[in-house]
Amino acid sequence: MTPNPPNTSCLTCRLSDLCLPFGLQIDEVETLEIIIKNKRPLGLGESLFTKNEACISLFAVKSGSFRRFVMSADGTEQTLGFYLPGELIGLDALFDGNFTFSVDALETSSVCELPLTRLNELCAKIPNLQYQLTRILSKEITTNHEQMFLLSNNSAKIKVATFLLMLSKRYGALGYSHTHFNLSMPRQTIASFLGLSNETISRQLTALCKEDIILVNQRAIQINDLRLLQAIIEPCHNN
Amino acid sequence: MTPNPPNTSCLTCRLSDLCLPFGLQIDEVETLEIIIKNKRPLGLGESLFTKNEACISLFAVKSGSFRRFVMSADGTEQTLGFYLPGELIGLDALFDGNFTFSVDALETSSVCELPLTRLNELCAKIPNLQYQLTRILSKEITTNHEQMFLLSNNSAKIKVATFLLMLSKRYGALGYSHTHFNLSMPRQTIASFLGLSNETISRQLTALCKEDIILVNQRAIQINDLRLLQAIIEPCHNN
DNA sequence: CGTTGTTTTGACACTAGTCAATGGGTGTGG
DNA sequence: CCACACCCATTGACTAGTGTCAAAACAACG
Repeated sequence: MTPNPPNTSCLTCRLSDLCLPFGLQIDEVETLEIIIKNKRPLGLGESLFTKNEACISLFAVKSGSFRRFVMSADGTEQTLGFYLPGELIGLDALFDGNFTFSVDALETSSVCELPLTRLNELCAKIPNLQYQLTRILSKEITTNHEQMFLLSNNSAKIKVATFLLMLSKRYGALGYSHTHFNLSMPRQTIASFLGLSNETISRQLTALCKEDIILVNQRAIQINDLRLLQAIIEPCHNN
Repeated sequence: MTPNPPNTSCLTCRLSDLCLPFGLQIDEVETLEIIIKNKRPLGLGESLFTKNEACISLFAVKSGSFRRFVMSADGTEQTLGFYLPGELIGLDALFDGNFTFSVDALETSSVCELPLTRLNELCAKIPNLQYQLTRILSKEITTNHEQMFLLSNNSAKIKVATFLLMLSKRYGALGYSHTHFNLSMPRQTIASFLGLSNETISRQLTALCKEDIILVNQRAIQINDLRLLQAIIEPCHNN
């Protein structure tokens, strides 16, 4: 039941409403398309770029998924976020031209490459494009705040429930099922993202299974009762 | 030993290098200045705006300090960040025109008000201004990532030490002492920001005092040994 | 000088981390 | 096709670090 795969042309790409072309006129999209370079697909664990590297291009996820992370002093990797199709990677580098974290592929994945100098030229010419880029930057700030809110104050149960609901929502927005999906990352990566240990992730998932709220089989997640899952994170809602 | 107070004119304001005018020509700054409205100063606890309110203007902190927060379902306030002079408030609202959190003053404070429609007009005319706005947005994303990194994985001791060093650095950049400063917020607010209880903040501060690394007297902080403080957060450094 | 709010300190409970062992899948080579 | 190894996930036992609750000390203010 997957939607049509994304296309190499923005005009027919099913992700275009989530991505940079949103709000642009057809001729403007055509101009944007000219600067997009197609990279070969990346395999599991393959690096898109590493921290402190100079940013030549931004990337838009076309298919698959990516992980944003930094290395801690002790050599462990700290996951800071995930990128799903339609999302822009590398916005943090607009500040001084260097990436502030590393990104690698969680599965076989592909990206559209947007060379920065040409993107900047285009933004100067197409106000709608500049406007959309600003909107996407602003949205990322909001997403970050939500993540900070989650990390600050909540129990393992709420964190895990929120994580599942976040994926459900994002997959749903992409046209996939929001009750059946596969995690593209191991428990360890989820744990690192939520500030928990992988054992705790495991225990929380089995607890949710025993309550019949979800069904877990390895990486496969099935949400049986979306309402109950949302009820768990209720005390965490903010106004 | 405070520097000259910020001025109502950007051209003479000592914060202009941190703020929106950075990188602009003198005549461009003069054009920017025309749209800036001065608001009356806000007192302790006074609200600048609240979550979900429509964003009419962005704000630049001129003096004092502000707190970004949301209300949890149980009525407690969750602090998500602080704004010091020279920093821009409200960037999250560029996405859909509504603020995604509330901001109030931690002490008597003043802001420059930047009406959004006029700022957008100006950005279209002055590429350097648009560029600087993008840079500031991007920098905020990086700051958020650092905060997420801190919240995810670290002990109370590392969190508190990082918090003190963050303030030290930010005050230093403003031309104030980076070893002697006053906290403008109560323990409870620091606790909420770091995802800890106020008792834990208290205990960590007294522990640092007993090690002679800092000296605390209510809100007054004195850093005796910056090196030792940095050594505490060493394992938390990332590459 | 009393009232109020903030900070500190202590005692205790509990969540989640750590360490260790077990189980299950997947892939490779014989 | 099976045996083995490897990785990942699960489960259990124990522990450490924080949260919670309560009381006392302290500062600020009227």
